[in-house]
Amino acid sequence: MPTTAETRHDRVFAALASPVRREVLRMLREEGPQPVSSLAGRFAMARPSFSEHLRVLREAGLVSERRAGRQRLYRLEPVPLHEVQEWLGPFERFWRERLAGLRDVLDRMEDTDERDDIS
Amino acid sequence: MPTTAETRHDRVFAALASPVRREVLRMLREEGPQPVSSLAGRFAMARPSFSEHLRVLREAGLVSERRAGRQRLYRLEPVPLHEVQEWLGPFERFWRERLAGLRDVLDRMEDTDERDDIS
DNA sequence: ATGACACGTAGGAAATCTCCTACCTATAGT
DNA sequence: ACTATAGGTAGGAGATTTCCTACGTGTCAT
Repeated sequence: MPTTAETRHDRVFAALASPVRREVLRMLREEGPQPVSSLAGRFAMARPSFSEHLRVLREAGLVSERRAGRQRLYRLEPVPLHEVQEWLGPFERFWRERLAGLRDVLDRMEDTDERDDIS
Repeated sequence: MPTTAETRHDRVFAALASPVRREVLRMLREEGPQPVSSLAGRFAMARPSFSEHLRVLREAGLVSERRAGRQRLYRLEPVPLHEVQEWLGPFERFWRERLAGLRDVLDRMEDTDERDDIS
């Protein structure tokens, strides 16, 4: 059973659907590769639970692990998030139109308010 | 209990972690607002199961529903996907560097290959 | 009013997720 | 070799997800 793009998207989006895992990604982005203990420190959770979150991120390809002595350095991997952005691409034109439309409506409402204020 | 941005991201990403629901979003983007039967036709699934998927999309704010006679027109809503793109923003610079780095490595490998071919 | 249609809710089974405690493995320092 | 440290796996409880069948609600047509 090959890993289809569909399945990879499933895994990536599911991995992103947890504040803990999103925070891990943010830390790796802002502070660079880190060992598990450094990442885990921020979360009030037993270690094995945190290990499980790392496993989900690993299996989604969002992070990779490099062994260094008895530590394991986790590093952010760019490809899956880039694929998310590409998935988002076709929706961008759509929401530009809709949000522009909304902005027009709000602009007209402001105009009306101003006229109300003046009159 | 207010709905934090964190919680909204949870719901949106969880909603996107299903091929059925992503396909619904694609249909609404490409074919515009549609009644449930039109959307459900493509899926080999009992109606109530499909209704459940629509509920998940609704509660994530990804779609909205408008009643029209005995049909309900579902429409794609732009805001949550736009928020996903904004969430992705800070990662973009990061992966540009990493992917550029990878491209450099590949370029150097190709150069080496060429030299090998020539020599 | 009555039947048909569009769509939803109720409730339940099986799978999956997220947390836990207990235990295992590998490396580093003495 | 022995102990401590870093981080994982095993297994289980409770909540959630995803599907189902059965049934309810509102709207249209006759």
